[in-house]
Amino acid sequence: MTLTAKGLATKQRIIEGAAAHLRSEDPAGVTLDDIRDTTGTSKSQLFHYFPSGKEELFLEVARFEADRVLADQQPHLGSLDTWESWEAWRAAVVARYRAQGAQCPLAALMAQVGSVPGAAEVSTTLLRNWQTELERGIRTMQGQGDVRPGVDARRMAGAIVAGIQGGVAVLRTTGRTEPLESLLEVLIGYLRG
Amino acid sequence: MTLTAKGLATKQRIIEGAAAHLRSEDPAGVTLDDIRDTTGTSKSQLFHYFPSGKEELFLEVARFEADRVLADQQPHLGSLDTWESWEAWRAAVVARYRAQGAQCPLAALMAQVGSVPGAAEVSTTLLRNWQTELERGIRTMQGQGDVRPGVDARRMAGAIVAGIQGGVAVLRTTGRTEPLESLLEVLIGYLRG
DNA sequence: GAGATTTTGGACCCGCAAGTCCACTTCGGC
DNA sequence: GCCGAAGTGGACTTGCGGGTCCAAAATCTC
Repeated sequence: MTLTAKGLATKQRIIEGAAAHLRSEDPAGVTLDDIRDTTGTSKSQLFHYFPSGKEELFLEVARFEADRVLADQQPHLGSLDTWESWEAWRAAVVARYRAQGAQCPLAALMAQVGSVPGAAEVSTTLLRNWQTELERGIRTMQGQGDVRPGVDARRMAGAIVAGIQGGVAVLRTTGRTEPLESLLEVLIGYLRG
Repeated sequence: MTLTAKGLATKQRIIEGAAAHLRSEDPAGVTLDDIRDTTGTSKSQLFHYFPSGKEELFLEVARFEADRVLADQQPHLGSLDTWESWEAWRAAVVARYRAQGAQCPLAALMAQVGSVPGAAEVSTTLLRNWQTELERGIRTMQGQGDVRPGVDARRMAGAIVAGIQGGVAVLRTTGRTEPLESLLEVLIGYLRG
C-alpha cells in the first residue's frame, strides 16, 4: 500500500482528529464513528489507513502524543546547562501539565491499548528518551562543577522522570499542581546540593 | 433492600472475585460474565447486589482495593516516629509494589471508571489519607528534633505520596523498581537533612 | 408451618460499535 | 485520454456484553 500525498494528508488528519477526541472528558468512550464524524471521513477510510482497526489507530495516536510530550519541553530540555535553563525547563513542565489539567491524552490511550504489546513500547521509549535527556543535563552540570560528582546521573534522571509522572498522576486525580511543583523543587534542590 | 448474612457473604464474594479478575493482564477487558463464572454466581445476583450494574460493582471494588493500599503499609505507616520505622515503611512500600509488579488493580480500576464521579472521590480520599498519615509522621519527627522545623510537613507529605505514585507508574510501564527506590531515597534523605 | 421476603438460576432482549464489502470516484503516470 | 491504483462513501453484518425478567428455591419471622 503506497500512499500518495493526499492519502498521507488524510491519514494525518485522522490521527490528529482522533487525538483531539481522546482529550475529551470521556476518552474511554470514544468510538470510531465519533472520529469518522469529526474528521469528515468514512468507515472505509479508517480501515484503509489502519487495516487492523481501532487498536492500530490508537497506537499511532499514542506515538503522536508521546512525541508531543518531549517536544513541548523544548528547547529547554535540550540545553540544561545552567541553573536558569533548569528553572526554565521546570516552569515549562509545570505550565504544560497545569494547562492540560485532568485530561492526560497519553494516560487515556495507554489505559485503552494497555494490553497491546506495542503500547508498552511507546511509553517505555518515551520514558527512556526523557531520562536520557535529563541525564545528559545532569552530566553537563557535573562537568561544570555545578553538581557534585557523587550524584549518580542516570539514577537521578530516572527519579526525576518518575517524580513528574507522579506529580501528573496526582494532578489528574485531585486537580492540584502543588505536589508536582514541590516534588520538582525538592529534586532540583537535591541536585544543587 | 435488607441483606441477610448469606446475602452479605455473596456480595463480598462477588467483590473479591471481581477484584481478583481485575488484577489480570487485561483489566479493561473484564466482563460481567467473567466475574459471574469465577464467582459462581448468576446474572441476577450481580444486579441484585449492585442494582446499577457494572459501574457500581467496580466502584465497590475500587474502594476495596484502596483500603488495601494503606492496610498493606501498616503497622509502619501508623508509627513513623524513628528513622528505623521510616526505613521499615519504605521497605514495605517497595516490597509491596515489587510483588505487585505491572498489575496495579487500583490504576486499572480508576482508568475504567474514570468518568464516574465517585471514582475520583475514591482515589482522592486515598491520597488524602495517605498524605495525612505521612504528615503526622513528619510532624512527629519535627517534634523530636529529627527533622528541621523549616520543612513544610504537609507539602512534603504530598510530595512523597506523589513520588510513590510516579515510582509505581514507572514500575507499571517498565517493570523497573529502581526509580521508585531512588525517589524515596532522595525524599527521605531530604527529610534527614 | 404459613406467608412474606430474600436469594438464586438462567433464558432472553437489545443496542452499540467494530469490522466487512462493494460500488463509485479521483488521481497519477505515460 | 487511458488504465491501473489509490481514495472514498456508506449500507450492512455480526458478535459481544450490559441489562431485564420471571419463576423457583431457600430463608427468615411469627
